[in-house]
Amino acid sequence: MPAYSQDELASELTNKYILNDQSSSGMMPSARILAEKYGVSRLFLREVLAGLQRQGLVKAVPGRGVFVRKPHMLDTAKNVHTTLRQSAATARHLIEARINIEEQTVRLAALRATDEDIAQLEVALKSFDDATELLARAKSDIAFHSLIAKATQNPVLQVVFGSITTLTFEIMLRSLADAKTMAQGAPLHHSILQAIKAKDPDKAVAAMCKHLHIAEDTYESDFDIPLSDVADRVIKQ
Amino acid sequence: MPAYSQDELASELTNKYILNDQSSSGMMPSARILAEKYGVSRLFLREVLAGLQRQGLVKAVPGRGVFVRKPHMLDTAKNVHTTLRQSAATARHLIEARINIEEQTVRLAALRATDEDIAQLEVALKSFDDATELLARAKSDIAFHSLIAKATQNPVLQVVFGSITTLTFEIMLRSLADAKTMAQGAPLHHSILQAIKAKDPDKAVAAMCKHLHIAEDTYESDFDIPLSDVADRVIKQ
DNA sequence: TTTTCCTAATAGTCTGACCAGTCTGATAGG
DNA sequence: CCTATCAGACTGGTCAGACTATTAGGAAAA
Repeated sequence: MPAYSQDELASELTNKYILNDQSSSGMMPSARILAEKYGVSRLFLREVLAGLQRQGLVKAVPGRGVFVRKPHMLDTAKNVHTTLRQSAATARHLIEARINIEEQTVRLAALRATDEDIAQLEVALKSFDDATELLARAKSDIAFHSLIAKATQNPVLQVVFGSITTLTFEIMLRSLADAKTMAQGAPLHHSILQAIKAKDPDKAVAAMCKHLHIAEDTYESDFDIPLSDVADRVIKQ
Repeated sequence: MPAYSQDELASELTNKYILNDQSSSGMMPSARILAEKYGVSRLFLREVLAGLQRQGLVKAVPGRGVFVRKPHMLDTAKNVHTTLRQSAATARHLIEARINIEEQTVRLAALRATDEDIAQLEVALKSFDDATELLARAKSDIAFHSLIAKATQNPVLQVVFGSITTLTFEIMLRSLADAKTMAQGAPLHHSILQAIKAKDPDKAVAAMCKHLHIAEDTYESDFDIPLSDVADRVIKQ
């Protein structure tokens, strides 16, 4: 029965040794001493240190010790990206981010979508409506939103949307499995597509906004627990 | 003396259980059995599994077992990401995307930044001011913007910013190498930080907006040619 | 048939030990 | 006095066995 959870101890150590790294050497006390200090086993502390190592915050050298790694910045930025699945992103986080990004995206899409873009969107929407399986429906949903990003003719926005595809997929599993959310959300896809076809950016933004806000009303307690946990539960059912 | 290195065993397991995951359940043999099978200790195998877990390939559930995680749409997401360097993203594309994203980000940062966030921002800003080399300055600049994303306390926004880090880095090389852009842009970092410290979201957004729009005035012909080309040229000089 | 409870299996953790490097400082030889 | 060497005390990494908490599934009782 460890006195801390792994995460707790990790942030404890981060605060103490990594953030105020006044020591020029950057060396941390040995794992044995730290374990005793915090009243946990050496093995447990080792797991925590392994976690910090993965994040590149720290480097363990056999026979020498554990050293704080100067986070030369670009690395940290990249780490954020790669450790995404570890981060406990919740529906609240994702929706907060998506609201802004997808509103801009759909506005630009409404202004710039080509005939080909619109044709592809229609195919995706039809396959969404026709889908009977949960996974197939979620894939079509992802495809629909990805195509909107493509319709902006801005490759950067496609990349940005791509970076949250995995998380978006997980939130969709929950949304599409829930009858109430589904009933409210599905018609809005058609509204969005119509607005894009009509080249009406304001209407498109309004529909997208409504679409994204549905989860806020229907998720309740699921709103603040990690998305991956929610997705796993949905898949089980 | 383990018979394998951690990496060797990891790829061994990946090939055997994850790539040909014909088993519908997705369950892997228990850690004890696997350890015996490969002639390593349970602890060692545990470290390997922990590594696979970090990569999101596998999920260990206490009391149940280790399960292969379906990579969902991860593949498609990665495709978008990896084709990024091939895509001919220009400064215009990047700035169009950043304006919206970073405005939202800096607004939330101003509302939610902790004392620790602010301290880190100050460090990054100081290292930006002190930097004499172009690359060091660009890295500090990236760090500053990454930390703003971090200050939102929203992991998804960090991921989103991370996805355009590479491109942002390239555009910064051009900006920071240009004396005129540099002279206009550098002071705005201080304005942004001050607004965050003052918890003034509107002022923060205004400063960020100004900051991002500078390139529009100074890039001229470079505005519509692929960023990677521009970056290559700058580095050559 | 339904509910309850027990058993077996799992991942996670602890303890104490050992191994292979690495550093330090005392000592022996110049 | 200086230098080379070597023993000892560290370090992180690994091991083996035992224990805990949690879960699934089946047996027993209602």
